[in-house]
Amino acid sequence: MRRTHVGKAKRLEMLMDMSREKGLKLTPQRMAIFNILAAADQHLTVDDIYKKASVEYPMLSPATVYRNMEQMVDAGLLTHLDLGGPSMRYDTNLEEHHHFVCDKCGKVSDVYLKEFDYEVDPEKSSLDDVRVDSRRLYLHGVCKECG
Amino acid sequence: MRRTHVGKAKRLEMLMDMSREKGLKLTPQRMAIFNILAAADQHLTVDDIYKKASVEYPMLSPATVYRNMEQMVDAGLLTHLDLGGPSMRYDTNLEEHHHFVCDKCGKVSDVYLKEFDYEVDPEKSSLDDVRVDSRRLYLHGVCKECG
DNA sequence: ATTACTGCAAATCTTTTGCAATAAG
DNA sequence: CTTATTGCAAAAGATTTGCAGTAAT
Repeated sequence: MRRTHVGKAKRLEMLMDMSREKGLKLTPQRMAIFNILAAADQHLTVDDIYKKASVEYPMLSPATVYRNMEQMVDAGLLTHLDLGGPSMRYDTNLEEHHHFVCDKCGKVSDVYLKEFDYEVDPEKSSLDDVRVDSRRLYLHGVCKECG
Repeated sequence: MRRTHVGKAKRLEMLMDMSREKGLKLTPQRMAIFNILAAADQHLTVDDIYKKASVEYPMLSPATVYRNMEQMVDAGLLTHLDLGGPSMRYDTNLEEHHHFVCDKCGKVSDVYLKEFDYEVDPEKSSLDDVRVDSRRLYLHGVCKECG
């Protein structure tokens, strides 16, 4: 079950390329994080990444991971994915997509839509003069395993 | 600009009725919170509520507000509304609705839909055998004031 | 009388920040 | 050489918890 339709090597390459473009230096710490992100098939927290990276890189500081993740968000390499839990998760999938969240186990899967239409009820909503830049759909429910 | 189409007095009554049904006792602290929630036209944080309630009720403890909010979520009087900020917000609007979030100022408005259709792409999504219970749409953009 | 609820203070958890030392380009 | 980056340790902010006393039903 892949989260994206781009291979691991390709994802690593994309992260490195985008870093160079943005002037982010390729430190060993950053590379360790990139490798974990490229290989991950879920939406990781800072602590997930820190724990994984610490195995190979024991002197790594959590602050470094926090700083790196925010830099990457600023640089457009990944996006925040706030799922309501105590810790922020990050999403490396830059394709347009949405999410399914299992309310029992918390697992999240990516959802791609063929079709997506909605019409706002202007009587009940006050959306005059707002500019909508993006639409994020969250499907909540129960997954196969928890079913 | 109202957030819901039910009056303040009615909302207070609903909160009190639901509390009785669920066996939640009507303490002065809880009533103070109910009054604030019923009058609010935005999605408040615990700290918002604590500050407002403290004016009339200076001995109130933040822990009491935290505990009350979670009890109310468990009892179905309100829902979590996690908008990515550092603190949890709460939504007292029990009608089916969605949200617009201004990415500049963070303001949130309720969105009601007339029509809502989507079709999942089964080739790219792995949603086999999941049960979808609810759908939450978040429109992100820039509001009138920030625009 | 029972049981839920409260305030307080301490603890926990996530994230941020200041700073001096280090390393990438 | 220049500037970003790092580790560390301290700080900040949100939330939870233990407990003994109190109050709603």
